[in-house]
Amino acid sequence: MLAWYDRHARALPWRSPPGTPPPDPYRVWLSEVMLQQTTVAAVRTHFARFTQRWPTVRDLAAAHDEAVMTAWAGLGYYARARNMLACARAVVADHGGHFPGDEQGLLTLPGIGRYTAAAIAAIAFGRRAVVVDGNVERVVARLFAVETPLPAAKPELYALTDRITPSERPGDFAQAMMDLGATICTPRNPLCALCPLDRDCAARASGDPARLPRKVPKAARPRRYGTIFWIEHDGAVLLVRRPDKGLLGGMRALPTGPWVEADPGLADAPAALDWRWIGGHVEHVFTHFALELRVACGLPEKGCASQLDGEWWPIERLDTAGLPTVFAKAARRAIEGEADG
DNA sequence: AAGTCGTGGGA
DNA sequence: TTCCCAAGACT
Repeated sequence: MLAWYDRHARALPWRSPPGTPPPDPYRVWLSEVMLQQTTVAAVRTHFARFTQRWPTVRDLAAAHDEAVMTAWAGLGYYARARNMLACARAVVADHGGHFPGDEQGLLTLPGIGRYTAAAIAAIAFGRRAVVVDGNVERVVARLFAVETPLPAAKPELYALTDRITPSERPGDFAQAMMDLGATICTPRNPLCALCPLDRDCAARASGDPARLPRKVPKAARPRRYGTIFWIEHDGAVLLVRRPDKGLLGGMRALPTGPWVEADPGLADAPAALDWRWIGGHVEHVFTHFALELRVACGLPEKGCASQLDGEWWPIERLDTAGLPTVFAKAARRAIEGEADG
C-alpha cells in the first residue's frame, strides 16, 4: 500500500507529499472535520476560505460565531461548524493552543469521534492508529470477503483493519487506504486491474467484488411540506436565525413554520399580511426526508415592518448572508417569481 | 442504539 | 427520475 501511495497519492491542499513531515495539525483537523460525509470537491473551496481567513487554531477560536457559520454555509451538517468552533476554543483554553497528539486526548474534543481522532493521530502526529472510514470499510470488506452486512459488520471490519495497519508511516497508510477506496476500489465498478491488492483480494477472487460490502436496505424517505415567507420591504428581505439545536441549527434563514406531513399553507405566517403565493414550488432533499416548499410573499407597511423580528437584509447582497442551500433555493424562486409577476 | 443531521454529483 | 453515496458525530 505504501509503495502504491508513493506513486499514486492524490495531491490535496491539506496534505503533505508521501514520506515527508506531517502537515500542521490544525489543517489536518480542519480538513477531517470538513470531509465528514462530504466530498473532496465540496471541501476544497471551504478549506481554502477557512485557512485564509483563520490561519491558526487561535484565529479560529477568536472568531465570531456568526462569521464561522456564514463561512460554513452550503457545506451541510451544520452541527459540525458549531462543534468545530467549540473544539478550537477548547484547544486554546485547555491545551495551550496545541491539539492533543494521541487518540484519547483528541476524543475528548467536540466533533472528534473515533474516526477523526484516529485520522489526526496518524496523519498529523505519526501515531499508529486504526483509521476506518467508509472507504476503508469497503476496501477491507472486499479484501477479506466479509459477508456480514453493514452496519453490523463495523466491529469486524475495525478488527481486520487493525490487523493490517503497520507501525511505519501510519498516516500514509491510512490515506493510502482511503485513496484506494476513492479512486480504485469504488462502490460500483471497481478498477481491480489497477489495484495493488488485486492478488490478495478475496472478493476479487470470487469474481464479483462490487457485491461487497453488503448493506441493510434503507427505509423510504418521507415527504414533508412547508411554507417559506418572503417578506420584502424597501429593497430588503426579512431573515431570521434558527435555534442552535436541530435541523440547520444556528444558521441564518428565511422565516418558515414547521415542516409537516400536509401543506400548512399560511398557518404559521409571522404576520397578518396580504400574502401572495409565488408560482411553482421548491424541492429540496435532506438525509431523512424530502421537502416541498411553497413561497408566500408579503409587503408590510413601514410601521409593521419595524415590528417584525429578524434582520432586514439587502436583496442584492443576499448571497453574502450565508443561507443554507434550501433557503438560497427559496430565495431564488421568490426573486424569479416576482419578476414573472 | 436507532434516529438525526445537508448537499451535490454520478450512474 | 431515482437512487446512492461522500474522510461520521452526537444523542
